Amino acid sequence: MTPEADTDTRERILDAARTAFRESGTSGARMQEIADAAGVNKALLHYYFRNKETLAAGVFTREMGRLVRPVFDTLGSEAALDDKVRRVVGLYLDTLSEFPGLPAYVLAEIHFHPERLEGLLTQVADGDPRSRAARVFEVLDGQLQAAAAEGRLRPITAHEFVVNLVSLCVFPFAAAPLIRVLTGGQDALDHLLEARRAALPEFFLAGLGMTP
Amino acid sequence: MTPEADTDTRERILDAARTAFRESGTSGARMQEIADAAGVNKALLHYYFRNKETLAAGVFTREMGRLVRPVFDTLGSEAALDDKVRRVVGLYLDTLSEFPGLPAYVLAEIHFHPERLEGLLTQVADGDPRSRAARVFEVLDGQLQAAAAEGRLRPITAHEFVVNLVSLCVFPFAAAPLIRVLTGGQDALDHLLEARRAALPEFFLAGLGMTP
DNA sequence: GTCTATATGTTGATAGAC
DNA sequence: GTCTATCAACATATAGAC
Repeated sequence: MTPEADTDTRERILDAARTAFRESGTSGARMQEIADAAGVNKALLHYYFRNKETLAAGVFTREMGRLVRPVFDTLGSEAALDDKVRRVVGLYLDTLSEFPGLPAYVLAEIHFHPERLEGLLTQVADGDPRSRAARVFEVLDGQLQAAAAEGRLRPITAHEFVVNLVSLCVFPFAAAPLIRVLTGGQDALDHLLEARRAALPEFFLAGLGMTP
Repeated sequence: MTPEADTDTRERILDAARTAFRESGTSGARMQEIADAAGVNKALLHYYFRNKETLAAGVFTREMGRLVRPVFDTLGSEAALDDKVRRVVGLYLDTLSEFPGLPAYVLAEIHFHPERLEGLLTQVADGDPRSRAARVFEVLDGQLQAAAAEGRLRPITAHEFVVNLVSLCVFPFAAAPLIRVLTGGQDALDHLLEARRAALPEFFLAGLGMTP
């Protein structure tokens, strides 16, 4: 047995749980199917994670981080606004093409279990009492106000900016089954999603009234 | 007992089920709590609806219709494009302010139970073999192509148009718990959502490159 | 149509051997 | 750390009286 046998098993369980929760939701997924998919016994799930609730919280935290951390990194950087937009759109399309079910799972989780969001902001870094999110919004607000003052775009708050951008990127994946039906099949859906990589930054920047 | 006692009970059950499914999801909700909320016995649920699955499908169909029918009516009408945008934004903000949990519930349902979408397009009307949705998209495509030909906006397909518009309207409600945390409370969320009534049409039409 | 009572099957969770 | 065996609690669904 390798020294990482335990940590390896733990990861296998988390991976299996992630798949199960994404496909069936927290209350829809069964501990038995998670154990089967992880190739371990059901009792081991309770050994590593006290109960289903703890397991669900662990999975959610990991998936939520996967979804927001790269975007926050980009939005909080010192890149130009139009670069940020293009990068975020690309990031989302890459991540969500790989895990199409991620948005629907996360949205369901924050709706049916909003308590999972507690502590999301409490990770203070570098002795800065403001949350990571608050600092990102500050950086963005600065850029947006400067650009607006120069007349390069219409005034918009950082909150609106982010909500609009994320809406346009994420919603089509969350509503994929519906779009598939309305557009006439998986091929049409795939084409529509991929076409957004180029069209969306253009649409979004124009919406801001941004002059090139 | 009134002549509509049965139909009344049926409606009460559907209403109670809708609330329960919206709050807890299809698999999270319990038949017992639905029966309690409807003020009837659990066995009656199985008398009116064969099983939980049938009840869930009934609720979903009703809620889905509430969400898409008014929008399709507007988008398929002969109104001008910018009028359609403003009306759809207003419709969504009105409906979703009244039922904030509707988007998260519907998105969860179409993700975890995509089979519920089967038959969504089969309601053919007026002997027209095309679905309602297909006709709406045709009308829209005609308007968009005409406007593009006149140089009043950048070329865009009806599918993209609708996906972008619905994304911007619906996603903020679906992600409301997250936005509440990020912006700092219910008040900030409410303010952000209501501010979209005016800002969103402006943003969207500018995104289209629409000249006023 | 509406109820009480009960059957039937799952599910999350634990005890205890190895 | 990992397994087998088992429990206690529930949830859905049905039977049958009124």
